[in-house]
Amino acid sequence: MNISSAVQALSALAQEQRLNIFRALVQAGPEGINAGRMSEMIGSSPSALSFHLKSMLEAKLISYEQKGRFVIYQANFAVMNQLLVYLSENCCQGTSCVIEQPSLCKTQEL
Amino acid sequence: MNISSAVQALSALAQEQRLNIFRALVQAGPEGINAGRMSEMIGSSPSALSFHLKSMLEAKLISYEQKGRFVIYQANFAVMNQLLVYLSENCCQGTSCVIEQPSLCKTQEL
DNA sequence: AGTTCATTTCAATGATTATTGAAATATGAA
DNA sequence: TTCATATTTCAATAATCATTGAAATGAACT
Repeated sequence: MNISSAVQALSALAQEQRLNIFRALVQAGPEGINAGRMSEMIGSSPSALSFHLKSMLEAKLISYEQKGRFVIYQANFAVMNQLLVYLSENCCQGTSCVIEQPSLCKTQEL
Repeated sequence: MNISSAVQALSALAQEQRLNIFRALVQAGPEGINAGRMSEMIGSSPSALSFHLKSMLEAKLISYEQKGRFVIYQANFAVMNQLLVYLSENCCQGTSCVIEQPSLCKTQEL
């Protein structure tokens, strides 16, 4: 992870609708959620949702697969965990920190 | 942590200068860094830096103390850790995740 | 009090981002 | 191939954010 992809990922989370989307996908886990259902859950217009999903995809925070007429989105835990590592790199001058690899979700790491 | 303070904290990180500031403060640990030195490290004008520090303060991601003529800033690990908890709440429908409380830095929790 | 150094505030400008609604694309079913 | 549903794209508008430089504040030293 470098500074610009970290900023991109953080920007993708730094908006109320997108954060709601991401949290819903985290909670859904590997099963994912399709766009239409998210639109209902989040309460946004399909076009606004699509706009937000696109920025999260570009940031690699989420991925998708086409399934019939539906597009199913999943949270990308691996990238999220890379981000956390980047944020905490060389924490406290390496002196007193216990944690080596902070992680959001341990079972789904790539 | 609620949605709006989470968005505020993420927004405070979602910008190159501010992310550099935050990472420098994470690395500095409890000792902190004064504004002037950060201005050099980050390569931004004092007024731009002050603008960014203010938004990070409002998000409670950092704190400060006056020390003589200097203002020393520190990362607020407690708030950062609350944010991580918020992001991972009820991860994967509670089924398969190992981590209960994700954390950036274990020794400095409030 | 006056001076210097550290930092913040302010107003103006430019740049980026979000939202809307209409139109386009794509998939599966009749 | 026509129809209906799911989703994305596009252009326009509105809103928010970042940067600049000048001026203001605040703290220590003379």
